[in-house]
Amino acid sequence: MPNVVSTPVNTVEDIVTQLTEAVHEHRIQPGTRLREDEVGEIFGVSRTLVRQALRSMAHDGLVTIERNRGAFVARPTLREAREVFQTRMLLEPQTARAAAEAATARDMKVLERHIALEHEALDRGEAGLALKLSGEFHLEIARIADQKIIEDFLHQLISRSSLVIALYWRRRTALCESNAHHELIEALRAQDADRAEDLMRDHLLDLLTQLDLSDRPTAPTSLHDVFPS
Amino acid sequence: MPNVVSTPVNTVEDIVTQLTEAVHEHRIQPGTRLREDEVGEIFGVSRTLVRQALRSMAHDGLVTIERNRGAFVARPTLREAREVFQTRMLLEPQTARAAAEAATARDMKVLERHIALEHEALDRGEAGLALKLSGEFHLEIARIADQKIIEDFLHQLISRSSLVIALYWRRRTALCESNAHHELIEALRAQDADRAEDLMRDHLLDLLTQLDLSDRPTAPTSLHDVFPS
DNA sequence: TAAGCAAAGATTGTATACGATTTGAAATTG
DNA sequence: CAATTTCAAATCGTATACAATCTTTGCTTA
Repeated sequence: MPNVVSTPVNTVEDIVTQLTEAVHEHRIQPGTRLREDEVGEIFGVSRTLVRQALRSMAHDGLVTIERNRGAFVARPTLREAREVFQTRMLLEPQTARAAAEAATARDMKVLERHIALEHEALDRGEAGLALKLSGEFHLEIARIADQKIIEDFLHQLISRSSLVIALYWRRRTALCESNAHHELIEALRAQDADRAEDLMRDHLLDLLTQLDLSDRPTAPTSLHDVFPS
Repeated sequence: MPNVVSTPVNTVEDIVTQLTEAVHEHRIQPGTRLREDEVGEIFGVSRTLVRQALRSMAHDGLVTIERNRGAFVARPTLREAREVFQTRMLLEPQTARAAAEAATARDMKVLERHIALEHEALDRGEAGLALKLSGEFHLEIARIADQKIIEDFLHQLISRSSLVIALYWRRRTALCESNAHHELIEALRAQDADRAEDLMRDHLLDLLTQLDLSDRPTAPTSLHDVFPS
């Protein structure tokens, strides 16, 4: 649970992973500025690596870079929010179908473990962690389907989804979508491709309808609160 | 027609654009090594910017970076080749539909101009240029549909398609797919969404079936041949 | 007092320097 | 003579230094 950076990380990937996790768990709000010096100090590396990491995240739509002004955690517009879920609805149902046809017993174990962790997190009140795990559940299905390119795209879409949920989610208290995930697991275990495809489509549609239309700016958080040194 | 870099480029984007164009036009073969010093010398910038550009292209799947070994123009496997077109078939038909519903007279002009340029290039025997324009035709449809995220994904997929075609295209002489594009334009002009969707699906399927299954390694070209200083 | 302006400080953009790793060829050895 | 080792050259990885740009603050002026 790397809330604090104990050992100074080395690679660009480490920085990307940790920052991305923090965004996925809503420990960093959309709009938060990411100063290169600050990030570099936190992770114990020079600006060179930080810049690479930030550019990488920008490519995934997680960060916005303004020339000579710096990097900020992205704030998707409502329009982008809809596009994210529309695109997911184009990709994920077919992926769920392929996963149903390919899933092994080992795969099912991994998925069930994911759900268990998600429940635990919810019980402990760690909504951010639960959200991150929920995203990883979807990603795991793409991995089971063994579709690398779609998996890569989905990674980007789920990242953006986290931002969208941070900005436009209606009721923060109950994100009790785990039931949909349970049903999906059942369909996958039964190798019922049709049902898996339908369930995934319904699930995404359900998520989409739970987004709020009204703009609601959120206050950026301080980086040092999230990564205390 | 920037075959030669006349004015030394400035931004990372310039480098990415020029290198990407060269790959799209098959002036650089898959597998070609991209040494940082060499690229930097060609574009008149330091390795700093070259590295950023190469990482950016790696994110699009156009370049493979091996740690401590350098960057190479990617060589998609047969499996990746199939995935590229399968994913395009998930995204582009719906995009063609949306484009048919949104296309204006101005949009049609742009598309027709694209086809005209493509024909010209073919007449002059510049198959590479024609291929690049063909890709841009597909991208333009996503732009007309006004779907930013899908446009971004499609950009990556079309880049990879260029590599796939360089590696696995069956008959190099005749890529006479312009007829499919003509039909598509007609459907878009008639705002016939159903037909546009079907035509796009058929078109992609047709492309997919024209790929060769047998591996055929190609000889990497020298960078200096492509960008003579 | 409010608006405009100027200079200092903060931050990003790019190049360069130096260390680490790989590569390839010459030298050595069995 | 083939296989191996060693060493130098080439190349990448990261940090640092300096330049360009933006931001903020304090001063001036109407």
